This record gives sequence, C-alpha cells and structure tokens, in this order.
Amino acid sequence: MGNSRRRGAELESAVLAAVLAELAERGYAGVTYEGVAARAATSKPVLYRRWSTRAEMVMAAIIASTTPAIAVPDTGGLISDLEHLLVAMRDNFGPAGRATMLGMLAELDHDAAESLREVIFAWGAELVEPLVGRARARGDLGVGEIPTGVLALPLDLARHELAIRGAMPRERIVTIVETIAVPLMNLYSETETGPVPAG
Amino acid sequence: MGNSRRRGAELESAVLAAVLAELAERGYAGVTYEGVAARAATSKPVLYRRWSTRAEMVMAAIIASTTPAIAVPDTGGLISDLEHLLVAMRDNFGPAGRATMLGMLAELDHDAAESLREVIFAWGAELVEPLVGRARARGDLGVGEIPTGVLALPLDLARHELAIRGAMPRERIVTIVETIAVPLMNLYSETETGPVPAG
DNA sequence: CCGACAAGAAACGCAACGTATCTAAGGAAG
DNA sequence: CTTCCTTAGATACGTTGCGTTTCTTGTCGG
Repeated sequence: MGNSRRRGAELESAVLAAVLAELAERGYAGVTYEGVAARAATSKPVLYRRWSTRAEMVMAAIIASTTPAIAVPDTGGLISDLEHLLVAMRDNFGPAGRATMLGMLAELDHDAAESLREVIFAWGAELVEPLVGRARARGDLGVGEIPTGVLALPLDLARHELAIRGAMPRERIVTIVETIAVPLMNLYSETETGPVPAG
Repeated sequence: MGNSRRRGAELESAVLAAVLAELAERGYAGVTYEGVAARAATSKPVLYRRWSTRAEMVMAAIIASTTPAIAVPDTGGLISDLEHLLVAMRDNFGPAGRATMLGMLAELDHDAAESLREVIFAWGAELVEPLVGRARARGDLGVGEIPTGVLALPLDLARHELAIRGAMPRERIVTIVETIAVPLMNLYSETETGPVPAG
C-alpha cells in the first residue's frame, strides 16, 4: 500500500515535532504517548523504544528546539540593558513554558533533571557579563571583580519570579535591577577587596 | 454492622490526614483519589463532593497542616542568624515537599495557586525583619531604611535554589548571605537616601 | 537478492479517572 | 418516638492512558 516507512533521524524529528505540537496545543499535562504517537502517525512502541518516561520524551523535544541565547542590544546604560534582558527572558518564557518546566522538575528526580537544568540555566551569568563589560567600557562601573553569584543574581531572581510567583511585572523588573543588582555590582566594582559585611 | 459513620469536620480531617499519609508514602505524583479514599476508609464521591481536582485536595491538606513560622534564635550576629534561617528553611523543605510544591504549581493555574503561594511565601521578609532589628540594636547595621525587596532577597534566592536547582549546599548559603544579602543591607542601612546606581 | 533490524499495527491487563445510582445512617424538627 | 432530609458510603460504569507483548512487513546494508 501507499507506504513509506520513516526511520532513524527522520522518524525521530517527526516525533519530536509532534511532541512540541502536543505541548503547544494541550499543555504539558496533556502530552501523552498515545497522543504523540497518533499525531506523528506512528505507534507507541516506537516512542517507548526511545524514551521510557514522558518527561524524557518532552525534554528531548525541548532540547532539540532550543534556540541559541539572545544578544541584548546596547541601549546605552547598564540598567536599561539589564531590564531589556529580563523582559526578553520573560517573553521567552510564556505560561506554557512555565508549566512545562515545573511539571518536568516535579516528575524528574534530581539527577535526571540535570539536562533540563542546563536549558533553564542557559539564561545565566554569561548573558550578564557582556552588559557589565560594556558598562565598564563606558566608565559606569569600576574595575573591581564582581562575584559570579552577583552576576547571576538578576537572572536567578527572574527565574524565581517567573517559576514560583508566576509573573514578573515591569515594576518587579525595575526593583531587581535598580534596587538590588546594580547597587551590588557598583559596590563590588568600586572596591579592590570587596565589602566587609557586618556580623 | 459495626458502623459509625463519620460526618462533616470529623470525616474531613480524617480524609486530609489520609492525603498527608499518601503524600509522605507515595509522593505527590502517587496521590490518587482512589488511594486516599481507600486509606481514609471512605469512597470517591465523598472526595469529589469536596475537591474537584487532586491539586485542590492536596492543597487543603497542606494548609490544614501548616505549622506557624519559626523563630530564629539570636546567634549573636546577622550573618549567622541569616544562615540559621536558611538552614531551617532547607530542612523544612525536604525533597518530598519540593516535588509536591512543583507539582501543584504546575497543575494549578495562576489564580488557583494563590493560596499555595501564601504558604510558600510564609517564609518571607517578615522572618528577616526581626534579625535585622537585632543587628541594628547591636550596632552592626545603621538606621537607613532597607527596601522590602532586599529584606526578601535571602529567602527569594533560597526558594530559587531549593525549587529549581533542587539543593542548597552550605557554600551556596554562605554566598547568598555574605556576598549578596548582607552587603546590600549594609549599603542601604548606612545611607539616608539610598545608593544612586550607575547607568 | 537476502537477511537483519526496526517500524508499525493490534491487542493485552492494569490503574485511575470522573460520574451515576442506590442504600442507609444519623442529625434536626415536630 | 417518628419523620424527614442531608450526606456517607458502596458499587459499578465507560473512558483514557499506561506500559508491554506479539506479530507482520517495509527497507537498508551487504
């Protein structure tokens, strides 16, 4: 009959596309082996041969579709650069992405979640460094070393807001950047030794 | 037959106890209407009459069992006080609690998750304020006003670590407290007007 | 052209879902 | 004490998805 049987990579990418479509249409909770098999016009054993859990299957689809990280345009100031970065993060992380991420974190155990975490933390300190470099070139920041934990701070807090609070309004972005992150960066970049905390 | 039929509050608290037991024994993903009904020696309609989704049922159990917030002992310094607070938070939030929280955040929509968020954010700025007050009394901190966002910072970051990264080792606690939170608190408490950020 | 491998179809028992129907317990009211 | 009314609790239903097994058949490599 009018068959052409797909194999290997061709089949697999068709399946992963079906996973993404199911994800978009039904949400993470609505992704099932049966639904994916039907949409990809294949059968459940084909899926089970590759991924033994739903979370693994979805993760493969997400990893296959991950877009390379974004370059934030130079807006002329560290504060506005950082705010642009957080807005971009928020817009890349719609409600669907949020539920998917939370669902997978809940289902996967700590070790299995490692590659998911790699995707999540692709928005990390590395994205902030170029902005800080530009600010230094402008003379807006000193030359003192800024700890990684401080560089990662804005995106850590953004992740917290998006995942747990479920939203990140503009005013919260302003607080993160202007009240928390930038003052701390100033503090470290202006000293050689770093601040000596009370205690 | 040897019956004594429970009703109202008596029945309901027996059911919620069964939910907590199932939660402890099987984890959030393993909580089912059928399992809870069996353990509570009642029937599914009794459960469905009260809660139309699993997440609502579990939330009712969690809220009913929520313990009042903890008082951190005075350890003699702001840094060690804060580190004690974060350790207490971590220990109150075992792997089971983490999976439950994530699962429910994933299943409930934004509005329905509101009361869950109330539980989660019971560990908030209010727990940090007394520690700051003690530090001020000691003279370790100035009198400048510290923004709420800064007071909430250590617990926001702890939540991020526990929920998303899945662990919060001692060194990370030290970084949060000594590199991030306390320097910022010092900064604000030492000035009248607050820092003027670059940019 | 052949043999091996994997795709795909079909069916399985199982568990839990969510609902419907019925019986009977046990308060409240007279 | 009797009646009424709510609701607990039992039971059974069809449905969906799980995860697996069995079998057939297309297709690639040699």
